[in-house]
Amino acid sequence: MKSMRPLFHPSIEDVTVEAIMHALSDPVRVAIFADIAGSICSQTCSDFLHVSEKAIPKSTLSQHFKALREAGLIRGERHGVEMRNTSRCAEIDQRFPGLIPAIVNAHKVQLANQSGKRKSRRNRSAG
Amino acid sequence: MKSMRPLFHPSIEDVTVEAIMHALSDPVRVAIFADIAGSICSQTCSDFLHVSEKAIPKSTLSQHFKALREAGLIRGERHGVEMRNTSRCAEIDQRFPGLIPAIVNAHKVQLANQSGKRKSRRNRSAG
DNA sequence: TCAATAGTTCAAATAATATGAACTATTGAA
DNA sequence: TTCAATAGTTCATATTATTTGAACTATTGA
Repeated sequence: MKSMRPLFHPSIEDVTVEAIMHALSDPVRVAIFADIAGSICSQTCSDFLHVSEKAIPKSTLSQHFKALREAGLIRGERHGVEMRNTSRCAEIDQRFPGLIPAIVNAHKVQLANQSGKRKSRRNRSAG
Repeated sequence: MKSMRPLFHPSIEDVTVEAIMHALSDPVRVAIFADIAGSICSQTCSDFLHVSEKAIPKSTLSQHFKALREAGLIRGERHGVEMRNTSRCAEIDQRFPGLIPAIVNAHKVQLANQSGKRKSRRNRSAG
């Protein structure tokens, strides 16, 4: 019987801008991170099985969480059978001031614009 | 004889956060972009052949510039035999306020910390 | 016309990502 | 205890993206 490796979390001084950028260059991962970062309480991995249009396989979801963890963006703690994920925003903001808020905000702007575009397309085709 | 496609530049409303994140998740590309964004005059592609430790093949460099262009981060204009690259910071900042400055600043912080680490390592091993 | 220079494109090698299937680990109930 | 259920990980492989040398286009100046 082979045991499982413990979860890896980089210490804050090993966190790089490139790793953060890469982790947040995937639409599923930004969505997950924005949600975790914007929430007061922790979220489990499987809370996000349906964050995208189509259901995400849980092996894929596991890799996404690994990417976010190893980029230093979130912290994951096993509690019983589930994993509790929280953001490391405070730490990161100390090292890279303003970076995370700017990205999360840009993401919000984009979502708002997208829904705006959808609405006006609907209106044009209806008019 | 086959002619070359003209350069593609997305219009600003088609620029996405994900594409920006992805383009700036590569160390060579952030270095190039930070340089172009921080400079008053345009830069050619081959100005960056030695931006990394080892020389970058020009085909690779060409792909990096394509990635930056197609993410909407820079504008490239052919002038005679060379290409003049300028940043699209102003446009992007209007669409995603604060995003680019935060990333460029984080990059600077990281470079400063890295050289600090190198110095203290040198001091420790010398002491 | 031709060599030199700047950059692009193509094709093939290499690396990264996604995912089904099999696994570990924990819980709670019988 | 034993067992089924649940949450997540790992592995192997299929798919996709990136890198790069070689061949190309395009422009200039001699």
